[in-house]
Amino acid sequence: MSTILDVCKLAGVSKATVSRVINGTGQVKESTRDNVFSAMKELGYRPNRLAQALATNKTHTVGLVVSDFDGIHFGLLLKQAAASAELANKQLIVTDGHNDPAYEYEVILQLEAQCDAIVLYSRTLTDDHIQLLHKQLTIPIVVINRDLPEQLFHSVSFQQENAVTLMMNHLLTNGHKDIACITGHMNNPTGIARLNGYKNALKSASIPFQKSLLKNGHYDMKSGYQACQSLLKEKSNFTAIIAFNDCMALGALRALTEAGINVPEQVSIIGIDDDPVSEFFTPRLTTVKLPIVEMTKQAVELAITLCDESKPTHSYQYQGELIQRESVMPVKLKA
Amino acid sequence: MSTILDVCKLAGVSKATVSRVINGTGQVKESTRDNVFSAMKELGYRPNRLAQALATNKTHTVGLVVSDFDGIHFGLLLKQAAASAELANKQLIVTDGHNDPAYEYEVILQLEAQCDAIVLYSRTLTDDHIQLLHKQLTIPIVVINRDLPEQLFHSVSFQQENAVTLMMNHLLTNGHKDIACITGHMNNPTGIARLNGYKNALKSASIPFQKSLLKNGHYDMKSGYQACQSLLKEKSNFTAIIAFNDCMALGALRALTEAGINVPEQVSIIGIDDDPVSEFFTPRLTTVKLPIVEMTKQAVELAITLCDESKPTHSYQYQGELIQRESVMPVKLKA
DNA sequence: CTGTTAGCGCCTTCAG
DNA sequence: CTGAAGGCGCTAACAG
Repeated sequence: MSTILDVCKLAGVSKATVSRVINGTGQVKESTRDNVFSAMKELGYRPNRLAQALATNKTHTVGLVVSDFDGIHFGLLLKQAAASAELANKQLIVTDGHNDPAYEYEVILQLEAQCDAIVLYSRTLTDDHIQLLHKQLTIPIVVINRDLPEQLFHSVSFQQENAVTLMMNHLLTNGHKDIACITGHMNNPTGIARLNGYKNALKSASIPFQKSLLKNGHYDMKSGYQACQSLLKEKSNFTAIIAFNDCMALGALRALTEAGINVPEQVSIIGIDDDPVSEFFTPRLTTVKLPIVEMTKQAVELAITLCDESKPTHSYQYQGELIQRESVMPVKLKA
Repeated sequence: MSTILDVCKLAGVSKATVSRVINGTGQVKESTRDNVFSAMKELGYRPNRLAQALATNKTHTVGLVVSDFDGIHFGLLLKQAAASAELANKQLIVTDGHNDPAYEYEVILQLEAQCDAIVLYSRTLTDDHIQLLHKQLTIPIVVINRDLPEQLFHSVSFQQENAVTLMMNHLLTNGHKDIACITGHMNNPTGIARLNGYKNALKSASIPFQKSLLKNGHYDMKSGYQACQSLLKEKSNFTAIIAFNDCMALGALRALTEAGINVPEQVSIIGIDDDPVSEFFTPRLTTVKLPIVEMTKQAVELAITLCDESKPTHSYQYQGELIQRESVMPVKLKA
């Protein structure tokens, strides 16, 4: 790997001049610029970004931290983040926190010297942790999926409870009253908000909440499958299932299918996310779209803006949207 | 962000001493070490990794480059890579090449100063490009999924053709002769090797290759769906479909289901990957497992080893394994 | 227009 | 056991 000095020698100029042509700063005579360029090309020279960063205190990279590399919206999120970053000519450095809050916290602090801004999509850190981070960090941080009443940091959030309300209303409108619910982890704001959505919708419809219809899942297909099986084993009475994401809804669908129960004729199912796979199952899954791509775009673009200029903290809010497909139908009246 | 100088002042020692306690090198009196530590803690000091890297020419990070963030095995690969890296106390920096060979090439070169080793999972770069890279790079590179006859670089590969042979034999054993094939991109070694597997299996069974039974896909569900629809529209005669990955197989399954064709009673389907979603479809998809997790582990661990010591290039080979589920059954004789 | 001179934050001989 | 000094590769005033 050749350095700037090699270029200097070959082109017969000083470091300053080479630096000028690298960065397009200052005035350089065209002939010497050409000289420098050809020297660079001949050597296959590439400026060392670490050295550049150290000298300028600018890394031109944004850090993306997720709690886990198999999180729910992981793929779409990364893809969009990469696209947005490249568009702005920024490097993207991606890290996961192994689902461990302490580790994740440390990772973010470590990143401080390596990025100009951070985008965080955490499901392990508490709101308090995030606030602490925000104060401690000298670089801006944009938080996805956290929605604090006071706007203490930049955030891009999704109205979780409202999304569940949408789902419930769709079911209620179709005459369902016995609605089972497969939740996600209940140790973070997302799970809690969604559960509130479920309970409040029930309350609004004057339907008593039944603990036996509530099952815990972990956002993956298998846990949706298992949750549904336990619902079945307990012979609970339900005409519909709402799951806190599409994967679990799909897992439940599988369990129902195995048990010889028809969806949606006998039981309706609705999920949330609009996962790309959802429309390839039979029946095609009805769901509420979570605009993760748009949210990611917003977050990364905001982070990139914040690399160069500061802005007052603001919360960008997104909402769900019902996508009607084939897994929900009006409840059949019992004979 | 405090620097080493701040610690020096607070602890009343020189940079050298602080550096020693940071790195645990050299001898430091216990009392002064404690002093330094408490100064660091008080300041919330964290060594600047960029500066460390510049000074030592060691980054303690390995770079992972994939062609695209929605590549096939993307999630599992990242998750395992992150786990392996953390285990070895290395940072992982992940980048994608936006499916553009030139961009990807450039990205890798750029990474040279930022990592101690690179793991590459490319589907856009040619073997020649990779060789060129290997020669140009001063850091080691481990290539996943390329298998050159001569071992010109470190690689972890999968016997693509053999995997397809497994799939075909399973179908042939079940009496299928009219076997449609949904391929992936044909501009890279993987696609070519797999197609060879298909054609050679046909030849071994003395079944003529029919161009009309061959459809191109792009490894996603939608393209599998479309390929199957076009097969159907052309009224091709087939009793089985082999797809070059599970996603496309699942897309084809959907197309068949929509057309009122029973799987596997009327048409058998087999995929490759053993994608986690495959066993949640109905029928559960028969497939050949591609051990991407094991391969990734091998590749990253190798890369980490190469950070500190050089080794002669070697190719680690992996094979597929048939996973029989429910989407294949013996062909029915025509009435 | 170009070169000289200091750093960026850290590590690492080499003396003491 | 500790400090002073130089350097990693690059940028950024400041002269000229």
